[in-house]
Amino acid sequence: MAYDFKAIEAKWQERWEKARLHTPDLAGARNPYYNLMMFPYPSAEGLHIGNLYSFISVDCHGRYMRQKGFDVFEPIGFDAFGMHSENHALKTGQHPRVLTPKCIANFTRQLKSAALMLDWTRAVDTTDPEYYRWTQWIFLKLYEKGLAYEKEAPVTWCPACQTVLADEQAEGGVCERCETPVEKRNLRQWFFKITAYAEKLLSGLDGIDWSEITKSAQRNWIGKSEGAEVLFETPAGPLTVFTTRPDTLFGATYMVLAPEHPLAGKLATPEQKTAVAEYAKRAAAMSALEREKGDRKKTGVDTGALAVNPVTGQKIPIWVADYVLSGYGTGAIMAVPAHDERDHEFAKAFGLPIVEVIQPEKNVPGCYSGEGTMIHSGSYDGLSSIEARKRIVADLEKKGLAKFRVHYRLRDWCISRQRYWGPPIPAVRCAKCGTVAVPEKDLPVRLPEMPDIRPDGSGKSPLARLQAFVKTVCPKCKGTAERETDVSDNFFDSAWYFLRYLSPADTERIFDPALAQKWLPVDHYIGGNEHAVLHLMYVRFLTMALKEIGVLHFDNPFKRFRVNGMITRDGAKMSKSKGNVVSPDEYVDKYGADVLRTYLMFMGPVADGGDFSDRSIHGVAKFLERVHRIFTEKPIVDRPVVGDARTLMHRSMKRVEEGFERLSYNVSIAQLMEWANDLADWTKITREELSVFARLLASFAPHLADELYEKVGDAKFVLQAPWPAWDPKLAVGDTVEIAVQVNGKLRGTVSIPAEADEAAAFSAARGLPKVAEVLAGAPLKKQVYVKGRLVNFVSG
RNA sequence: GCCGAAGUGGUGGAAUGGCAGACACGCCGGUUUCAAAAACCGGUACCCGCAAGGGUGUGAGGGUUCGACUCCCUCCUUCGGCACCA
Repeated sequence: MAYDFKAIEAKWQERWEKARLHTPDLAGARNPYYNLMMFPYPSAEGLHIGNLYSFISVDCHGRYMRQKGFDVFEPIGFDAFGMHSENHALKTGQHPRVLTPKCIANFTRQLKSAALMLDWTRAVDTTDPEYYRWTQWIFLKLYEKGLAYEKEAPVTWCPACQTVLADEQAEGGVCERCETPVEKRNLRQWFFKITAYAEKLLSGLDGIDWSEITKSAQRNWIGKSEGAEVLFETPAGPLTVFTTRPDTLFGATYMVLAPEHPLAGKLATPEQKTAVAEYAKRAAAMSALEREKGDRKKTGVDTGALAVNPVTGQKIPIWVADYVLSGYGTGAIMAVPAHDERDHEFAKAFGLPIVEVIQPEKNVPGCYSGEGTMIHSGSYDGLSSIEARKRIVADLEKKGLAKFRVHYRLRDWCISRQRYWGPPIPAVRCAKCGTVAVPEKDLPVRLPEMPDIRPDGSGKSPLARLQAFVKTVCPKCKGTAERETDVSDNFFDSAWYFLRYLSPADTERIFDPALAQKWLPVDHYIGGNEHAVLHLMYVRFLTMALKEIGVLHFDNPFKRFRVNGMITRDGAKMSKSKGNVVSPDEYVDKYGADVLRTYLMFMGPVADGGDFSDRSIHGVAKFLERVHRIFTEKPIVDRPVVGDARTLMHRSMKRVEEGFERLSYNVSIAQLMEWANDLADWTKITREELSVFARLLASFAPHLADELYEKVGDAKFVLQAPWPAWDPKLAVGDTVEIAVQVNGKLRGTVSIPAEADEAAAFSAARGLPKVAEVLAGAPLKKQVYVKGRLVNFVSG
């Protein structure tokens, strides 16, 4: 009988759906397990194979846990707001309100064809007012708590997209969407105070079971540095700098202010005023890309003013230079050219004095920035730099001139977007009352219909053109007021979606607290590491904030997070321009979902991803055909499995399970192949082998597994059958072949009973002619026996 | 530069202190075919050798151990994150 995957897959998908097999009873579940996959953005291009790879990794884990007896909840939804949709709409002229439902329908079809164990009854869509009502609600909660605030700030602006971007969306100084170099603009923006949680976000990483690569990216992004703030007297008053090396204070021979520093203009002497102003103007005109390029020649200008070094009492010049950034620390530094590369380069360029205050252990050429012994530092001479660091700050602290201080690289999260396709930020501006939040009862603030959503370069959202939307009444004084016209960042929508899955239809609450208590935090989450510092940081922040607000009962949203690798084609990242995009539809059609799933999981460990190859998928197709043939063409007999067949069966159960535990499904599948290769040689198959094989295969090839399991005859779906339990004793045969080494070198193998004792093993090993021969020359010093593994004779 | 991950056949990878290369792709040979494709069977780390056999081998070099792909140290390379961040 041929392997008719189309008929088999259609048959089982229909039966599963009829049985509502993938819709757990959230309230009644006894053994809840929340198995989450990343929130897909439903693009017009359809489901990307990389997305599918990630989802199948999640699904295989979910099916495994289901067989292990858990009530697995595996939800899905659509992250359909955002610039990506909007840009696509602007390019093709299709309104996102029209396009989005079509894209969602197509995604739904594709996801269903891949047989993911999804609970479709709880799907969410971020563009649904009943979803973004709660996005806006969270905004209100944060606002009440002081965690959402407005400020006029220099923000990253993409001139092509005509909107501001988060820092994370403009890495390297270019817009992540269109790669246009970004600019700085001063705009009134809404921010979430993620920096209030900087330390908690950092320390929280230590105890959580997340992929190391993700935690490392987050640590770097938070960028903690410990040091001190030190006060320098200047003609314009005290000037605070931040330094991580207060031990080098005696070597501070000048100071530098960022061009944007408020004191820069004030400090400049009459002769230098023009030069300083011009320098600041030039710095402001520079794009972020130019400014942040690290290998530029140092430039700067002297303010003419002098500051007093608090430890030496010496007067030192104050310069303005763009190598000091206004956004970090205090925007001003003390320069120690002897022990800081950048200060060194600057001092050389402008002829400023260099004083060494740290003696390295071994003399090194150039500028030394390591630890060492204090010199030229008054009473601190002779101390280690590490010790001196503490004492200098402590001593200055008594005089009120310094204090220990920690700074973070992390910036507050700018959520304002001057675009159309997002949830309106629920706030109004009243001439009398200022900014007023929309009351909870008036949510959602609906995104109005608007045929022309093009940005107009005014720096305002297209919504600002819609007077019917803008004009409103102040919730406080009932006077006329104007609505906020910015919409919120797409990352905000996706920072809480996993909460809504619990209660997607609840119109009264964001979710049912009883269900949250039962199902949260999420047990298992898999996704690409491109979200390490965006999505995953925002979710952690929001979870912590919602806990403080009293909405959630935990700090860490995801108990276990694992990254999945990337799927490439011919070694290259897939892209439309390269024409190497793999369409899941094509392969589901040609081979079926079971083959595509099994192939993707066979490529390697989930963390590594892999390179998609038509040849290799064909090999996997042959494997499933073979499995189908073995179990449908050979007679199934009721008799116990014994001997080597039993050993292989138990070893297979063991190794398949080990693969599941490590997300190395490739090992599980390889073991099934090995087992199948052996079964193919037998004339009959036992019912037990059929039952075990089907259950082990179920995650990868769920349709075929059910087709085979049906023959077992216990009237269950394979997912409802328990995970096969293996016996460690039976996973080893009665006799084992062990290695025989002499001085660590393999000299042969010998078969002995698995339970053989040392003496028996040694005598069997010595019986090998080759071993006896090699051993003859020298006296035996030692002999090692590792049960079931090897014997090693150590001689002469 | 700092932080993190990883280096194993022609390729993807397996083995995390005990027989390196499981399993698969590819390649070679065979069966089948008018032929090709497909399918099936066998072989396939490298070097020497007709063979039996011997030797070498997990990025490089040291170390620990009876025994190291695995643990430790130094270095190299690749990938990811951060980066004029004081």
